[in-house]
Amino acid sequence: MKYTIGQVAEMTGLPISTLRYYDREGLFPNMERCSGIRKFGEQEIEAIRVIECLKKSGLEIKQIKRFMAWCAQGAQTYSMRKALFEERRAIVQAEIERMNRVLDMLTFKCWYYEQAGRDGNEDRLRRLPPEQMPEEIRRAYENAHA
Amino acid sequence: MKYTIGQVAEMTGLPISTLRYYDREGLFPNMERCSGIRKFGEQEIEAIRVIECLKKSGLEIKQIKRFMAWCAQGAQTYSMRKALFEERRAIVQAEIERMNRVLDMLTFKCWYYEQAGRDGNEDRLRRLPPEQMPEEIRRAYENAHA
DNA sequence: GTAAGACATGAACCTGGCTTCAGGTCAAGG
DNA sequence: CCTTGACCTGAAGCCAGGTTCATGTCTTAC
Repeated sequence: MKYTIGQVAEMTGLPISTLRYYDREGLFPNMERCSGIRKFGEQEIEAIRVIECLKKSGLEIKQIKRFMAWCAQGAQTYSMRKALFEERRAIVQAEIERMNRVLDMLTFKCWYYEQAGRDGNEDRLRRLPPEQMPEEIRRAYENAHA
Repeated sequence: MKYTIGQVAEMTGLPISTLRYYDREGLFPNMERCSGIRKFGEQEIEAIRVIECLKKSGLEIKQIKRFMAWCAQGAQTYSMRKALFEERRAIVQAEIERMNRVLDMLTFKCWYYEQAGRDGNEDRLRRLPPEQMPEEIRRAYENAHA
């Protein structure tokens, strides 16, 4: 089953301009064309999923292009592709940990301003040592400031 | 305790140019100066932590500036600050969920290329229905493609 | 046959978040 | 004194990742 760029934009939610940009950057090295018109196949649809995934892992377009070139080269690049995914997995794991610390900071701040609004000022809060904060908030505070 | 820009750069790991840029953008509305030289106090150090946190939550510098202006305005802005942190918390929570799906995709791909390398080709893998994948991998695969 | 709508292209433009540059002030040390 | 090093400024530059623009081609519908 082959799709036009408009259909793919519809399916994926990506703007047409972005899909063309990706193509320009070499992210679909095997894409067919029919008298100039791009024909997206299953391979390209899966490529889009992988692009989204690698982008969120922090990889740049140029390096995603390199990966797509590996895919086009066949079996001799399996180990490089595997190594790339392993690297990205470690990076994403670390990023999730950082995001959890951000979340704890935000949780703490939500509580803080809740209290400040109640008190009408920050005097009590400024003098409050972590030991006297509610259990859950102290945990968040300490994790966020670690 | 007051610090110079160089000390703060040292302490936080941020380049001096970035700290000056933040100042230029109005992120330290109350910072003191001593004959032109910036004097970073506890307030600014905490502001830097908050900036990092809000940036990772996806907030733009302009909006962080607006938040810092609220802080400078005192007690009447507590509820706006609280609302901002609540909004960012929800966004970060959603982002962590997305990152977990990215992680599952990466885990699946690691397994996939491990197998492909072993087999020497992708023939078996391409025909493999999710039900026959190892439990953990199937979970990752299904979560990633949901 | 002609107008609309989806597709195509290359080049220029935009945005956010820094970074670099050219040039200047000031305090301390040799 | 004069050099070094840390600070200052405004303006310009840079990069990634798209987006927009001016034009043009093809198909289909009236």
